[in-house]
Formats: sequence, C-alpha cells, structure tokens
Amino acid sequence: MELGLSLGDASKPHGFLKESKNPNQKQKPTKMSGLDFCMALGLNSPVAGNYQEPEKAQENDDDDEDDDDADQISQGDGSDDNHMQLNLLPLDPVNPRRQISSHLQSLPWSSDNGSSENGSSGNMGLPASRGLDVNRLPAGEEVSSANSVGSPFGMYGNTAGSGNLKLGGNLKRDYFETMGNDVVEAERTSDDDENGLNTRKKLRLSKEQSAFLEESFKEHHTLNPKQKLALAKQLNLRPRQVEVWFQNRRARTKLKQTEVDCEYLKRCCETLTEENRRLHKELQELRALKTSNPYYMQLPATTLTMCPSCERVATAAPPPTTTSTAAVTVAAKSPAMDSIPKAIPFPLTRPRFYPFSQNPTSHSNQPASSHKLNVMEKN
DNA sequence: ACTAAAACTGATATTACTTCA
DNA sequence: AATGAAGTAATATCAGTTTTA
Repeated sequence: MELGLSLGDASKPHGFLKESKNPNQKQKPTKMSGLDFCMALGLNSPVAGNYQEPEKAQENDDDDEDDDDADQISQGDGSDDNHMQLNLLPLDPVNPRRQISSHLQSLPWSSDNGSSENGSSGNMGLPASRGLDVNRLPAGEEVSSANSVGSPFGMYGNTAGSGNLKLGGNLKRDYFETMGNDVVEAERTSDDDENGLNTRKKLRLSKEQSAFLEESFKEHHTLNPKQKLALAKQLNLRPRQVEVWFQNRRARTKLKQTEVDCEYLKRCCETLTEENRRLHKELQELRALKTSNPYYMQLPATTLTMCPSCERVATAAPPPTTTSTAAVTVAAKSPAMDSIPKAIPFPLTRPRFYPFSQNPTSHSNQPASSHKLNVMEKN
C-alpha cells in the first residue's frame, strides 16, 4: 500500500494535488512555497489495519514532550516497511486560525491514544484522563474540536473507508475527524486486527458521563472550545464526542419541543373546531328566529347581545330597563341579517365584548332560546 | 425487529484574512 | 498609502442520515 499526498512540493511527484483549486492562488507569491503540504506513506503490509503508527506517535510524543512549537513533523522509523513523512506548514503569524491548524497538527497525536487502561481518576470515578492536554495548547487560542485529537496516521489504519481524501466542504473536519476516529478505531481494534475489523465502533457513554453531560447541557446548550475541551478531558472523551453529544442533545431537545408544539396546536385546533361548531348552531338559531318572527326585522334598530358566560346571543325582548351596550347592532330591514353567510368560514372568531358583563351568571345556564333579547329601539 | 443514541455527511452562515483594483 | 470588493479558508452549527449497541 502506498499513499501520497502533496501540495506544492515539487520534490514529491504526487501529481493529483499539485494544482491549487483556485487559479488565483497559483499566482500568489504564497508563503507556502517551498514547504507546503506533503504526506507520503509507504506500507508493505497488505493489511493496513495492522499499522501501529499511533503507538509510534506516542513514543514520539514522549521524546518530544517539550517541543510544543514544532511546526513541522516528520514521522517514520526509516525502515522500508513503514514510510511516513508529514511536512506541514510553518506557523502563520498573521492568520491565527491557520496558525492553530498548523499548531494542532504539530501537537502530539497520541495524547489520546496512549493509555486506554481503565485506571482510576479523580473525575467522577472515570478512568484516568487520556484526553488532550489543554495545557499544551497555546494560550488564547481557540481550538476546533475537529482536529484537536487523533493522529493523522491513524487514517492508514483503516483500509476500508479511508484513503479517499475529500476536498472541499468540510475538508478539515472530515479529514481530521475521520482520522481521529480511526485512531480510536485502531486503538480499540488492536486486538481485533486479525479479524480485519475496520468498522466504526460506537462507544456507549457511561451513566456518569451522560449525567455529567446532561448537567452541562442544563447550563448551556452550546459549548465554546474551552468548555468542550474541559468536558472532554474531564469525561475522558474526545472533544469530537462531546461536540457530537451536544449536537444530538440539541436535536433531541428540538424534537421534543416540536412534539410539544404539535400537541398544543392540535388542542388549539380541537378547541377552535368545537367553537366553530357552536357558532354555527347559534347562527342557525338566529336564522330560525328571523323566519319565525317576521316583525322582528321591522324594528328600526336592534341590539343583539351575547351572554358572557354561555356566550350565546340573546333572543328575547329586553326588559325596558336594560341599558347594556350592543354586541351586534343590526339595523331593521337592513341587509345585515341577510348578509350573514350560510356557512361561516373558518376561523370564526368569537366576539370580544359581552354586554351582559354586569351580571352574567343570572342566565348562564339558560338555553339560548330563553335568553333575553336586548332590543333598544332608538325611536 | 425495533429503538435510542452515537457518529457521519452535506449544506450553510459567519468570521478573518489576503489579494487586487 | 488607504480602501473596499471579491475570493478563500477555517470554523461552527444544523438537518438529515447511517450505524451500532
């Protein structure tokens, strides 16, 4: 197996990435010239899953513990069996983000790989932390979760899925996160290599981890990079796992909220439907009243009032002393009554003022037909 | 077989930076 | 030299999907 990846390094004849995507960038006197991006790998082993580079990276980490500012990594044991070379960009003093990326690439990859034993720790009885050491990160720099852990060499431990480096889109995330997964994968399946298992293993979070994440989620639904790293370290997880957990947790919250909203809207719909049905019934009563009492519409002015308690329109003549305001004023012989539609379009809103408001309980249980009709004759 | 959850993928928005007119 | 527009890269987040215990 042999993989090569080169950007702009003429000494590496990997032609598939020689040209920049952006034609403009080819014209730029870029700082990358001379030392761009170069990865080369030669593996004689037919089973790439057997690749043990992460452990080597761990050793390298131990040796270079103090070399935090290394901006270039060359990996490889010099043997013919495993060729590794990784030349990365120097730190860009102008662009912090790129500086971060470069710096992170220079971080000891195996910080997450070395100790998988379940040693005790002071963190909630969880295994001893093997996460990324935040103290190694430059102060003030924000680090994305995507590339904060994992070794790029781990990707070569996965023959099934890796090898086709995607360009564009979430290149960096895909690139480093995939490799991060593969690192863990290589770590986890080191015992299963003989089975050729390269499928991803899903880690079930422990109850303690989930509970701690839940508590954190109660405080804030999103994490800044520092919080993410701190949580990851505390829970002995990769920052990517913490990030994914929060993403899924937000999705679950949103889904639940959607269900609640849906239920509420369903109830609203039922209520409105019932009200619509009731109003239709009242309308029929009014029409019946109109036909049964031909003199009714000859009144010069008619005031129909609605009971505030039972919300029905009164249909009987009012006592002479009634002075309530009109809910609906209908001029006699006016086309108003005739203009009441046969079918009331939905939604039908209820009247917002109740002329019986002074004493609504006196007739609240009376049927609509027995209600008093407040008719105020102007003349 | 089903489900919940972990993980992945593609799209999009934002921000910072570089280049160029 | 200053400046704004355009292009690019890095990053975060989300919606949808896949995978797995």
